[in-house]
Amino acid sequence: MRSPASVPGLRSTRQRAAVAGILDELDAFRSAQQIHAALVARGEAIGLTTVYRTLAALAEADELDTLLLDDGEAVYRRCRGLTHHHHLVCRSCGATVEVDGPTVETWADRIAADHGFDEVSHTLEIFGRCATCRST
Amino acid sequence: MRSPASVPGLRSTRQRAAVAGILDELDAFRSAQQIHAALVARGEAIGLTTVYRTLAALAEADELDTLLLDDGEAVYRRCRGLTHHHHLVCRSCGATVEVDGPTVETWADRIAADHGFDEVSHTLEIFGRCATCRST
DNA sequence: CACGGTTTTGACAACCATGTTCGTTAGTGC
DNA sequence: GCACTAACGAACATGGTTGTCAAAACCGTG
Ligand SMILES: [Zn+2]
Ligand SMILES: [Zn+2]
Ligand SMILES: [Zn+2]
Ligand SMILES: [Zn+2]
Repeated sequence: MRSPASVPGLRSTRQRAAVAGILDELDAFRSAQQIHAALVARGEAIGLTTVYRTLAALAEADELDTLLLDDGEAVYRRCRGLTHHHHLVCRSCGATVEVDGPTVETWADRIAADHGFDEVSHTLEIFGRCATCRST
Repeated sequence: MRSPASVPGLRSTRQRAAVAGILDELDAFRSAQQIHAALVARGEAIGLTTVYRTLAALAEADELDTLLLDDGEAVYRRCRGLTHHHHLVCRSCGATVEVDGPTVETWADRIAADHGFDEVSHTLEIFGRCATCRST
């Protein structure tokens, strides 16, 4: 469990602590709406707008990993790994495993260089159905 | 240049021919709105809804590759390669190179299997700035 | 504590890509 | 041609996300 996110330039408020707190308890990628609903269900008084803003700020500060689902919905997760990595995500429950693919990194950069591209980045995510969801 | 897409079960209309036609001329990924605007500018009478429907149908029939941008917008391209492949895409002009990464494919499947996941799929795209855009 | 300036909040409305409706248009097979 | 039916498209609905802005909370400072 990582210490609560304290992004420089941002005050520490009850709402931001609540969002950071629930993110630390979650292992799966969750959408802003899901996080908001979970907080409200827990009795927290917090607006949806604030959740969106807080998530955006945390993602901006690299405290969160963001994933864009096929339907265009953004989901967030506080990853344990601090360096660049990728994800193996369960399509039905969102459970996530952080994975490393060292060879992919160099491969992608070389492909890009070979074709005269610079300022290279890449996205790589693996989706599937986890063992738990399969046996249900 | 591939022959015009004739998906079984779909009638051949002027509008679908127009969409298929412009896709054959384009090398870059383009959004539904961009394609619609281009057709209108060219003098074609076609509704935005029809463009959306046609693109969805073509993508469904694997005639098109779909890419989801960071901002949630979907872009389409008729790829020459018929088998599974990935893309090196210019962020500013959309110019695209189709790339193969055989080792990535097996790596992704093995990672998933190692963690007990099945029904595995993956997304992998490389983004950068092409030589043309850099020298501008 | 009272005060003033700044940040944060949140109800609400605006956005924007996409989906749906439904009356009209136009392929297709005969 | 004709009838049948898929396809069109303008208008409308949707849903996630972002912008607005007045009110509330925060933070020194006197
Ligand atoms: Zn699962
Ligand atoms: Zn990587
Ligand atoms: Zn370019
Ligand atoms: Zn692949």
